[in-house]
Amino acid sequence: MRMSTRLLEHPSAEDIRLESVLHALADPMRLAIVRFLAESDREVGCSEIELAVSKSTGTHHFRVLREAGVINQCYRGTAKLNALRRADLDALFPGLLDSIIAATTRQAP
Amino acid sequence: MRMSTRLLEHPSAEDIRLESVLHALADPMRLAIVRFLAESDREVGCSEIELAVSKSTGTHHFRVLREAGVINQCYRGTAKLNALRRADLDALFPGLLDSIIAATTRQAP
DNA sequence: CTCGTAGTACGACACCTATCGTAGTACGAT
DNA sequence: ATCGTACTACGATAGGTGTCGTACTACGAG
Repeated sequence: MRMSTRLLEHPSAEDIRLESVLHALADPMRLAIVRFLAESDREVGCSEIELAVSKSTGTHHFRVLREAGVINQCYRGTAKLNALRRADLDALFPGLLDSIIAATTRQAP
Repeated sequence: MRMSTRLLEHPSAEDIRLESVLHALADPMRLAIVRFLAESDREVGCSEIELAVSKSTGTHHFRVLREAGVINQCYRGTAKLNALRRADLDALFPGLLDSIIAATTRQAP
């Protein structure tokens, strides 16, 4: 399988800002995405995550997470695979991602 | 000193939402306030915290933090005292507040 | 009572954000 | 080449947010 020609821009680790990460996660839809990715512990296609919004809104939310540096995304054919930038986020903000993920588990919808 | 007649509404612990807390903290001005309150470890008057915005904008930011359940506020004469709702937040979202405060310390302005 | 201080409601401005539908692009299978 | 699938740019809508200045309220000191 040849690599897709489509590339996606991600902020480098040193460009990831705490405010941007918190902003990206301050939305229930994006929290749901992050929780799903945390539970999967592998790369997940966009279409594997069922969101209660339209596909174009879903695309919007994935982009916000990517531009904040919360997730990595790459194309595989027509699909786009997503994964949390765990290593980067844990290095930059130790304990933050784990506590947020744990908090989403504890909190009622 | 008699108590002020002015009371301020705060969300009860069970009404504090993770999304609201993250939203309140996703702003550099409010992060600065929270960091100051964390370092002070006591009730702090609004005017003790120097913010690089107008007084009316400062009032706006304190209100966002209170309505999200991040801080407690009460009047003392003309002044208003602020403190983090540490106990509530640590109980609801263990580790979250500490990791955010630590992250603001590590992050360059 | 007046005065100084802390803080604020209000309205305005400029910008941001979540939502959606539509028409479109890129890809792999055939 | 066509076709089905995943995904998206764009524009539109509706609402939210950070900023400020102004005129105001509440309070305590004197």
